[in-house]
Amino acid sequence: MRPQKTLDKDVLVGLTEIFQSKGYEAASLQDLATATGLKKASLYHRFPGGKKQMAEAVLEHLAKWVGENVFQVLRNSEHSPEIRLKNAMVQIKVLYNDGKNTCIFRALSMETGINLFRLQIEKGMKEWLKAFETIGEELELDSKTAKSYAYQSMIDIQGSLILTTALNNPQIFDEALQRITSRYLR
Amino acid sequence: MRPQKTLDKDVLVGLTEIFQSKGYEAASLQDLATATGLKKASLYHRFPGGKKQMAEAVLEHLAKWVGENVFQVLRNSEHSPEIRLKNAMVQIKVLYNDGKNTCIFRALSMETGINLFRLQIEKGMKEWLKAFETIGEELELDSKTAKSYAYQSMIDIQGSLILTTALNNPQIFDEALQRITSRYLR
DNA sequence: GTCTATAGCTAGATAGAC
DNA sequence: GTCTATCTAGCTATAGAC
Repeated sequence: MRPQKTLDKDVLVGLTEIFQSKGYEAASLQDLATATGLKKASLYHRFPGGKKQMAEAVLEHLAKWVGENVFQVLRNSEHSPEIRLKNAMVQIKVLYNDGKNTCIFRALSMETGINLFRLQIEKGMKEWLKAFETIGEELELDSKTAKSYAYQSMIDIQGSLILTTALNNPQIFDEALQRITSRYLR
Repeated sequence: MRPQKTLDKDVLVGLTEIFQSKGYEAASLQDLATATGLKKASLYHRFPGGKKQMAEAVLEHLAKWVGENVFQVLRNSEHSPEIRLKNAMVQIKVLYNDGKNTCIFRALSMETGINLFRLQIEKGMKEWLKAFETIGEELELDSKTAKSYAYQSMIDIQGSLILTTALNNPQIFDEALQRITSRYLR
């Protein structure tokens, strides 16, 4: 059937890299082919829906990674909420490569992207908010505060990623993650 | 010499609209022509440096607007620092159209844009930080706190603009501006 | 200073050999 | 399943009439 399941993952990694760094419209099929090591026609064989389907696959792939490596960590009942929060922060650092990667929601939410992927982006963002809200409640915050902290956490992540890029200073991202943790644990 | 100085501003408004919403690479000359009401060749007459020069003009135009309508307001010695901060926040709401516009730094800081405009973006971001830092000091914050609040303010603005787009909810931007003000004035 | 027309190239996408 | 070759449409940019 499919001779190389391993390659499937490598292809997704290449696609992710391009869409994350360039956004949707600016990512050319040539860029995507080079990054994956496949020729354009081969990409179309795997993704008959073209560039749009490739971006959707990237969104799914990252949603799966975040589900397993962030949300799952936040829910892991073997540890206290404090430990779970800290562990999740480590994973978030990995996800964004210490602040050197941009968020896929940001990359795909310029004009054309937001029109194509509005539902996925909105759904994904709400899952992040819900995950932070839940850990907040488990840390004994009242529900209004838990909601507010969840929004502030996502704003800190997204905003610090922008500043990190603009000022070429990953320390900003690091400090933002620290601030999020401190807010919950003080 | 130049028969229509008024039009110059309209052209900049059109260019700004496109680069803000689509970013650099995804903004086509056709988009820019349509938005300005000029034909492509006419745009090249005004901007012999092509698309790059058009984006630079947008960055300068917005830097000028921000200088006059945000930074100047923050420095206006006729009012108390508290009033100046509140007035500046109103202007920031105007700049980002109540959260419905994206920031030009964000729009131009994806892959190709950041390579072309790194200096302008970094300079602009530092000016914003400096302006917030100064008003913080005038509000009697110690210099370390003033610096920290400046970063948090910019992170709140940038992050809340991302969430506002992703969730299609301008209230998030409004609340972020409110949070910035409250942090300084509590 | 603005336009029409067009050059030269790259875009996304497809056909068909292997 | 991957490739070379190719289609059409769109891209940035320029030439030259008015």
